[in-house]
Amino acid sequence: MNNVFDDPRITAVGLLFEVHAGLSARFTAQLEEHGFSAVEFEVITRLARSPGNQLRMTDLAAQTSLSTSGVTRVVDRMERDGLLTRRACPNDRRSSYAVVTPKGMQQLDETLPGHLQMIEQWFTGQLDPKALAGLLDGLRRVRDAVHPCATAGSTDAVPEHEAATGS
Amino acid sequence: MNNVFDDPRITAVGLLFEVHAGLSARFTAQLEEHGFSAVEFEVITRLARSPGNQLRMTDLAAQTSLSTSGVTRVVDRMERDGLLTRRACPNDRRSSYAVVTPKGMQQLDETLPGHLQMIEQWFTGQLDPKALAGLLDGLRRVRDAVHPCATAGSTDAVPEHEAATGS
DNA sequence: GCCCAACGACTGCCTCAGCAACTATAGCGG
DNA sequence: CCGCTATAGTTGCTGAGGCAGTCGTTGGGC
Repeated sequence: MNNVFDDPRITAVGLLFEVHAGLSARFTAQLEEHGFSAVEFEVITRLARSPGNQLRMTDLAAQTSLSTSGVTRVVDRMERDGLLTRRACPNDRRSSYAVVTPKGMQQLDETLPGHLQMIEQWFTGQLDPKALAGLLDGLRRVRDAVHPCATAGSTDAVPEHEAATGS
Repeated sequence: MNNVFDDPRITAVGLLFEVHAGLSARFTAQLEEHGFSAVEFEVITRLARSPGNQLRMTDLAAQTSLSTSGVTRVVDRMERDGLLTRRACPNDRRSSYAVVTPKGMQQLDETLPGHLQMIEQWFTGQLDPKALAGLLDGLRRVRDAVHPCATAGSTDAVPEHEAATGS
């Protein structure tokens, strides 16, 4: 196997992708204990951190990994489950808001502490503060380079510039 | 927004996931120029680095992000496209090997240089060697913790213990 | 005020992938 | 040798999500 597949660049991406996959799996398991899929958690997180716990469908799509049609369907499901509601936009009748319901907020509140604990247990807690800071700094630099137009704006959201993918 | 969503743990995962998403998007774009989907590239890479350019279906599933039925269908498609062939296992008639065809090897060879270049451009090349080493070291420690039973074995594959996810 | 291009949301159709059920084979116990 | 269980691979069914097309709405040009 003394070939191209041992290239350090390959192992580097391999490492990054393995970490992502591993963390995703852990998080997904914990989220589903609380009735969320990964996408649903990302959606409700994005909404909950926005002013009024709401976002227009398009802005929600821009902030998540979904297309607008994907957002339509996720919101469909979550509305059916009572976690979200659609609300007409008063000054643009084309738009509609997705709003987190009290039930949605409650379910999110029940989920978050455990989620933070999972992050601590499997990710941030694995490294001493100095190493973690270095890791995050490296990631930040790669992120800035690869930036897929992150933190896409909404009407007036994105109060801070450090975007954080919920799940 | 002075709430839980500014927790440094949240921003840490957010960063990691954003980097993954960004790199995935770049890689996918380049791979599709050469006729590969991300999964197909992962599959053919895993095969090409294995002895005889082949693996049993089950072992292939273990090394990728796919279930066995998923592997069946990807191999179906790639066989239809002439990149892979199925070969019966001589000493176990339940098993079959997926083997890379010459056409598959050629297409892979045409793809790899550009792929390595993409990695360099968007990931490893963004950091000076010292910072990169630190980043990889941190990732490695998290990987070891979260280890989703990585580097699952095949008949006699996995000659080195540093697993590298292809795409 | 009218027209038309742009935009927001939704729907039809498609592909992909997982789960569970099924078939064929292997290997073990008696 | 017979049967029983485990394993390898495939297939039916399902849900998720993207693309492209549609419909209603908006806003700018005139």
